[in-house]
Amino acid sequence: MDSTRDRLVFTALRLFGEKGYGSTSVADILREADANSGSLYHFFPTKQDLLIAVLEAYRDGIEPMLLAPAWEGVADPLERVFALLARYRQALEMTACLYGCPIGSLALELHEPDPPVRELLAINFEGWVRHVRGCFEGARERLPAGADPEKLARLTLTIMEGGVMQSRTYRSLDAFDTGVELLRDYLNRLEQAASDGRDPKRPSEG
Amino acid sequence: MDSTRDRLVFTALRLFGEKGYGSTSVADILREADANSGSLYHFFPTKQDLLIAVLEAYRDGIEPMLLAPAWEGVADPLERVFALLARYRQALEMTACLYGCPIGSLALELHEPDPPVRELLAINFEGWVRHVRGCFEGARERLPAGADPEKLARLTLTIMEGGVMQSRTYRSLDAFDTGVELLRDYLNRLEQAASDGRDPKRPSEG
DNA sequence: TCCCCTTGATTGAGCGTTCAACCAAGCATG
DNA sequence: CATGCTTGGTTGAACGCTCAATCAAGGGGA
Repeated sequence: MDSTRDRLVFTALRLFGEKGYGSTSVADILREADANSGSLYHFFPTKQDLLIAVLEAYRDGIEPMLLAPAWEGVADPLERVFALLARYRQALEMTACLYGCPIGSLALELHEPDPPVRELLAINFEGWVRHVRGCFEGARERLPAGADPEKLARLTLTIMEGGVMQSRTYRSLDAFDTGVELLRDYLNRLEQAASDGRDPKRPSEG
Repeated sequence: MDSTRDRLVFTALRLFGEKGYGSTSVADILREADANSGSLYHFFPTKQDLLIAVLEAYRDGIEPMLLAPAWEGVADPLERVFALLARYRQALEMTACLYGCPIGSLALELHEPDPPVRELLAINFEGWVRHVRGCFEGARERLPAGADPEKLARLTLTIMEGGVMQSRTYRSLDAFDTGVELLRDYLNRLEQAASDGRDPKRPSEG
């Protein structure tokens, strides 16, 4: 069914997420993927090239594997932001706060990653932000004119990653929940300001 | 002057921050601390026990090494929050976005740390939040009654950690700066709401 | 003498990686 | 049909090396 190559990539994807890159040995991957070292090194010159393939899989999976299920049946663009955050909360919850965002974990584990790896980590963040920015752009008329969708999306990622980090450390969802709660409060205040006319919705109006 | 033990701890502290725990070998530490393996294992049963000593050093250093210099000459409690964030920005800037918060890095590198390690990571976060909470408590009368100093401090840490993570990945301060900028906007709006009386300052007033 | 500390060679496990051999399917030639 | 070559993939033992950790021996102040 699955090709050996695919088995290796998705086993590595899972293990890198569970234990990190450094703590996952090639032998671990081979055992769980039921493959031999020769096969791995037939497809990937080094372990790092396997990591690159994993990061490419994440990049290509953002939309179909993460966003599509999270946003199914959620039309309101701002609610989509929180539906996505709820996905991460769910991941934490289901794993007793062990697994959070694998990209974030790799980003901090690999202190000085080789350029192609660092670039793919950045591309993954970038893709995430681009999609979430779309949500804020879809809610533009409800937000003050000065509110930058790009920056709001960036803040959302920042809060998600920071929250996951702490929740994993505390083994408690509190830190994550607090981040989401205050992000919601902030967005509510932005909406309120826009609708009150306190903060003009359009530059031309100010 | 410095005892061998201290040299080992502070060398390890530096190297763990620069390269991470897993990527720092005992041999690295011994070389840079100018010590021998026997000495290290005389004081610390395992490498992990050395990590614990490092985390204890961080814990004890938060106030004198981090906060005191950051807050010197800054009286306004809310400005202290941003003075602290500016410290982290400086660290990123001076290292070309390589080193951020060592606690955060360790927290994500060590996926399933042994209980004493995890606990010390949490204690370090906790100490940081406790001190920053003091800032928000000091500005209580300028904030709405519903604003929880603990949660605001938690959000500050969340944004700092998430921002550092991204800035390190992008090798650019943009993500960090955006987080700080929007936190400032949020706090401004809270202050505005409190002074407008839109959001009562005290529960008894509502 | 005793005890704390240091020395540094040594150990053995585990790591990423290599390699020669093997296999099955496809294809061309006779 | 048969034969032999090619291609793409698999096998798993073995390699060289680094790692954390050990230990017997020695040093020096009290």
